[in-house]
Amino acid sequence: MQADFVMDVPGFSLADTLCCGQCFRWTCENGEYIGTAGRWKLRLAQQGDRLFVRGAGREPGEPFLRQLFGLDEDYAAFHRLLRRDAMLRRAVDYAPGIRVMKQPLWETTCTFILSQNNNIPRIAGIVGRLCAQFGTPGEGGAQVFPAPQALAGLTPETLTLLRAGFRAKYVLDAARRFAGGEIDEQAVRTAPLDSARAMLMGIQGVGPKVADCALLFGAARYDAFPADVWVKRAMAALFPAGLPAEVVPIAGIAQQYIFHYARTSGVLGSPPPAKPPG
DNA sequence: AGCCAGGGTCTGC
DNA sequence: GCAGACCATGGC
Repeated sequence: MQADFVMDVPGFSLADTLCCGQCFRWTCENGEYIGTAGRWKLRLAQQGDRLFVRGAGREPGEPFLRQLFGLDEDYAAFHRLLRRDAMLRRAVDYAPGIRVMKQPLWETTCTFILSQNNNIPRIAGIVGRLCAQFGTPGEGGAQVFPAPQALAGLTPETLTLLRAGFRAKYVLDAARRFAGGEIDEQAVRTAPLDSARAMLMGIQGVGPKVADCALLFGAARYDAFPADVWVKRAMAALFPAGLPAEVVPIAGIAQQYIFHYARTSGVLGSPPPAKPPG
């Protein structure tokens, strides 16, 4: 397989990680995942424990992707802890190759603002139009996610073409607060969870769920536990007593396995499994 | 046509 | 503090 470089990624599943609802800029075309991250337009394909990368050089690219996909985190230890519970074991074993991604805080906050009362395919469409319209050119034809400064001065009418509906004004408020330095990223990463959550909830349109998504996927706060409709259903049906106490510090990791299991396995007797893009 | 989607805000009790 | 209406948009 043609590639700029190849990475060894034991235990990792590219497909499950990209298709479990934590990111919105990747599509699948005949086994190859195409998307934009950082300043690169990347084409990724996995065969066994090998990840084939096109679109970036090894030197900046490999450490970037190891970081993005959390490949240096000790998932063997996470799995050992989670699998002590019988139901969590099912969720983990259903898609053990999922990794919680480490995406930029601003981008994650912005995309999850757009996620509210919305569905994943349409979120991806809005994010795509946002980047096409206001992003900056990167490498290989990439449309880099727009900086908050690029949006901070705009009006909601300017965003009409995104078809984001009532969420447009929320994106602009977020942009202004990020651009103005009102969000202290270091504090968001290190403050006690409730405090960090409150910082993000200062943004209009950011409630507990969106804040927890930003914390988990955009600040590596594994203690954050975003509960959307699927996770709420799964908790009620599968974890009536809540999560085991020892899991609480990595409740966010557990949450991602639960979300994917609940949404795509059919355990909740729910509608047809969502299939990967493409 | 009506319901739902990785929710939040605002109002009224 | 909590329930209910409402918010834009699009797919089923």
